[in-house]
Amino acid sequence: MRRHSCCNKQKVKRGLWSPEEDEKLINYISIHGHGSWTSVPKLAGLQRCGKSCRLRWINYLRPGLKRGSFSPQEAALIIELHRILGNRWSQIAKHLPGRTDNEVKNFWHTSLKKKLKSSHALNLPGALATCPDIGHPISSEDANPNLIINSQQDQQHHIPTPITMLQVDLELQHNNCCPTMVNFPPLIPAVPSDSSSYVTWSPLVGYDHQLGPNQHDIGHPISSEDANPNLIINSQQDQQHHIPTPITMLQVDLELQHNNCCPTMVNFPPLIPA
DNA sequence: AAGTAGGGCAACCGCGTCGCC
DNA sequence: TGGCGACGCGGTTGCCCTACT
Repeated sequence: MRRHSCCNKQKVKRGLWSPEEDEKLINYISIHGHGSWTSVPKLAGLQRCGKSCRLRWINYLRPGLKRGSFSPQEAALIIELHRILGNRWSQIAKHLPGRTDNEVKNFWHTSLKKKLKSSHALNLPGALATCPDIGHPISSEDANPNLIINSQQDQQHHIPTPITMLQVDLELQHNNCCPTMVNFPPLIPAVPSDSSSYVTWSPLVGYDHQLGPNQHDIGHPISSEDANPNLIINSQQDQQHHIPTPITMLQVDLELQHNNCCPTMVNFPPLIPA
């Protein structure tokens, strides 16, 4: 098999990184920054190629990485973002502070995909089963005109536009006592006139997602730094269409278990009437 | 206790894109 | 404008651990 160009030039070590190598890389980057990755291994005294150093740093050594298993709200967010973005793991990972694209990708392939498939097989209402097109973004027929794609590349990839509002405030997770709000639309094709008959979509099986009729739109818009530039959400359209305020909502109250903190909300506004 | 299968995850590979010359 | 190198990304591989037989 052909070796990558940057690895041809010198005899490079491959495979798992030793603690000594990690330490060398950390020490070098913490002092000098990575600069050009191709020069990092030489300057840091490592028998690795630049790509390997970059990967190790980004996926494992970089400060601020969140280790450990994914929380239910993170899983819910990944599922929904995957519906929107498809296998664009780097884009998905940007909405998950402390997570890398590799981590998200592995989690999807090892855990979420499996759960989604099993739920789909069981045809569980209001559960993971309602996520169609596992492994693929939803089709353009399901597109929601409220979501504007401003990248030509995205248009070429037929990025679906299913949502009226995606509000993620994950920055608040860094504070000890603030809710994490994730507003997703219900993944149903039509909205009945009777708001009481809304189908609740929940990516997580077994959580209480029945909330009061006035609990809606309580999330916070994502910051410009964290926002996916490809997603422009037109939340005004809800008002223009006089969408009834009762919102299907998934309330995940797991933060309380961990730190006696505020509940985490995953909030699904209704679809825009066709 | 030994062998095997499966899952999880770190790391590698190849390709596309971008910037520089 | 074309070539080249660097970087970033997604797909894939392979190792290690654990559960099962």
